[in-house]
Amino acid sequence: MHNAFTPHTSGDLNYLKSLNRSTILSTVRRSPGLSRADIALRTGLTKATVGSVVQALVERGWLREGELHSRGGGRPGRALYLDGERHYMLGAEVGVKGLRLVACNLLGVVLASIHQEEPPTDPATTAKRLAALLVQLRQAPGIADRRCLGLGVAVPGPVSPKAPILSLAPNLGWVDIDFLALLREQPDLPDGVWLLDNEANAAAFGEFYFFEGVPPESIAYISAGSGIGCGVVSGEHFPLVPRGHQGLVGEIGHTVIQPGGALCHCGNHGCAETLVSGWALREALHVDIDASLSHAVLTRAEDGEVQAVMKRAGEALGLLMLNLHHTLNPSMLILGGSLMKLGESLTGPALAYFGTHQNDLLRQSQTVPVKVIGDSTYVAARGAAAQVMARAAIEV
Amino acid sequence: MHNAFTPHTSGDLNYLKSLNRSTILSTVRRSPGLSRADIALRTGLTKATVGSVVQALVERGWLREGELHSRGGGRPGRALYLDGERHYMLGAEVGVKGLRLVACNLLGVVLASIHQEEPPTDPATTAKRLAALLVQLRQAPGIADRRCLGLGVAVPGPVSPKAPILSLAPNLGWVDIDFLALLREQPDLPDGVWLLDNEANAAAFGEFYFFEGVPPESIAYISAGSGIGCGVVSGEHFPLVPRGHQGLVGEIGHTVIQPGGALCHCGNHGCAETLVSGWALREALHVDIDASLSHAVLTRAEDGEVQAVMKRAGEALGLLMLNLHHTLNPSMLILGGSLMKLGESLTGPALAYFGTHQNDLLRQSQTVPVKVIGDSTYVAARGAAAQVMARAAIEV
DNA sequence: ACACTTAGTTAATAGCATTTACTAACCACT
DNA sequence: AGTGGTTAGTAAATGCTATTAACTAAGTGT
Repeated sequence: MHNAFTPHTSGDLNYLKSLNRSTILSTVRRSPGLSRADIALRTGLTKATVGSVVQALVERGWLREGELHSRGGGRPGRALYLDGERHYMLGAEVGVKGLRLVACNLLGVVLASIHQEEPPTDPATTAKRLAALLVQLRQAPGIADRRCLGLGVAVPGPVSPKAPILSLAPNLGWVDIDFLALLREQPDLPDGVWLLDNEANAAAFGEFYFFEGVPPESIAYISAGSGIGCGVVSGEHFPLVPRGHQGLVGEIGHTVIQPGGALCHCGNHGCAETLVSGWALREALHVDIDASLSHAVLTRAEDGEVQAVMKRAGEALGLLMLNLHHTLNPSMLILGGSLMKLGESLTGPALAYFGTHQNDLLRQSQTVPVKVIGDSTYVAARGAAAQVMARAAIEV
Repeated sequence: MHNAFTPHTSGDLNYLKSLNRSTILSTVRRSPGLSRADIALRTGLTKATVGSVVQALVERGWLREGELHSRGGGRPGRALYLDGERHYMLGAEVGVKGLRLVACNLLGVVLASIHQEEPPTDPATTAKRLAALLVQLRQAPGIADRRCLGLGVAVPGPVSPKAPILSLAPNLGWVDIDFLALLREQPDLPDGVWLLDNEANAAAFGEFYFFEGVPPESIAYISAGSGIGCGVVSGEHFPLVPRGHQGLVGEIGHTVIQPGGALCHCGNHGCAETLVSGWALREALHVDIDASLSHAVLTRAEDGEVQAVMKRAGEALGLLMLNLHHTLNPSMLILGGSLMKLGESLTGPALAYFGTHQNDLLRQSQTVPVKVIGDSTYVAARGAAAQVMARAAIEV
């Protein structure tokens, strides 16, 4: 059971308890500072139930009591917050360009991180390398005395929905890798929940789970890097990431948006990745594989050819966003991935295209909010950690 | 609460009970003839729980006991089946071309149907017309003595996920219609569950819920008619239809697959509907709005121009199927809608394109099975009835 | 000082699934 | 025919859960 939320089908009393515990936790996560009475009101649970569950969660270090807030007459309620002091989750991303690791607390705050810019080689060696870094990370100040809830790993390719196995990582040349099994062979790693997920899914989950501000109803996170993928999340108390039959949900890089267009490495013509992706841009701009794409683009920003290429890529991204809106209809779009370092030159045309071509299917013409994450170095790693927390909250 | 399954967030003991009841019912639905012991084994519930729930379901007319089946030594189990004799659900489709109504039993068998080929006018008049037909349908032989579980209505446009309201039906000129409220004003309609859903969603749900044969893990139902839409369903015991923020999930007709292509009525260029839809084909083939499109196509099948148009449309459909596969990744695709009456001339190129362009993203190159429904007259109406059953099963 | 209001806890209660022990029904072998 | 073995299903008790109802706690306003 590798997903954060594989919905239970049948239930005993234990299940009911964990359901309510998770609900209460997520209510506090989404609205910090609520009192027990507020929670009871919002969830429909009784004061007694909320009281006993909260008590257990405070004792176990998931929740902490805060200040009193009096609202008019009556006894003031005691504010409740997620306790950021007693637990942490490990999250790691095995990226095409290197390894990223974070340890973060229940609030999503990154307590420590490691970023090692060196491409993975084979799976076993990479597992060994990652394990060593994890051990190092766990020794960071202020972490050692906390309890570890588990480890989430994000990988650059589809993960089978049936088992935590990386089906394919085209940019690493890996096929059907049981990466967690390789990790388990390494010494000194923590117990707890272990999860494996696709990079875009993990990132999407994290951005949804730890969203700052009014939580959106659902999001689609577009990860534009070497390739282009997308993760979708929705669900108030139990955020769900649809994965599909083979874990291909959101593989929008290979949706065809220009029939008869350029040849993609997948064999088809006119895939989105032929227009907007790291390798497509490198090719179009004659940037070497080792050179920095963003450096090249930003220094040659005035160059007419560069502008044309970026406009074309940006508009392709905008078109992808539109198609996504009409297929998955999230309430918010988030743009991330290494390509976002290219800044306005890419996001400008994308947002312009998306804004001007949003059709008036529904009169209300609500524009879909778009959030751009400029530096998404640790987004996927933190998202993997978020999935660990969500899963651990069910078990406690 | 208009969806068949709005997931509960917090639970009392009642919820637990209905969860298990639904699980047991869906186990029998998907595998008719199981014994109590089989169900206990599959669901993880204990024999005692299954026994008591089954007893209640038999008493209420949801399940019936069948033959004994002995497997080797030991007392033989008693086969269980959904009881097709004691209940029925009403399903109706308000289509662009007319009204379709069905009454079907718990097995999905259509007990009676009415098809009135006359386009709807305004919402109130249509509600009145539909209500009269519903009254008529309920008087059909073999129906009057059953209990009605409720009524589901399918409409040709997106339904708000927040409330059972038809947001927009472009082909009817209806905007923000509370159709169920209009229906409720009519006399002699049954109590029970009342639901409203988009036509493609309802059809998808029905095809999934009452699937004949080994049930697929998830399906996408592409509805190609005047416009082109799509419904998605997945979930073993609790089939879920994602609707998205505004109920636009699956509005693939307005995904752009030919940038700079023909102008769509939505204002954009190159939408899928400009290539494959009833009105696009009529335009391309100069078929009058009142004339039969399928008649024109089938009689002029040898015509080179017709073949070219159909090939282009079919390939666009195939491309849509591919993009859907990479975005939603269902384990099965179902093609339906009035356009399927055009037969091979459309599905031929579509299936050929889909088959030859399926890329080898995952080595296993499992081809996605495609099922074509030639006559989908009552598919949406029956699907709406299926949603009623699913909802009623939770409450019983 | 008092009534009033809201927050939160406690003890009793009802409902659920489970456990354990039982009965029911069939097979195979003697 | 009889007996032991095996599986299906039921019944009574047990333990856990959330709810109800009654309570205490802690503030405000008059």
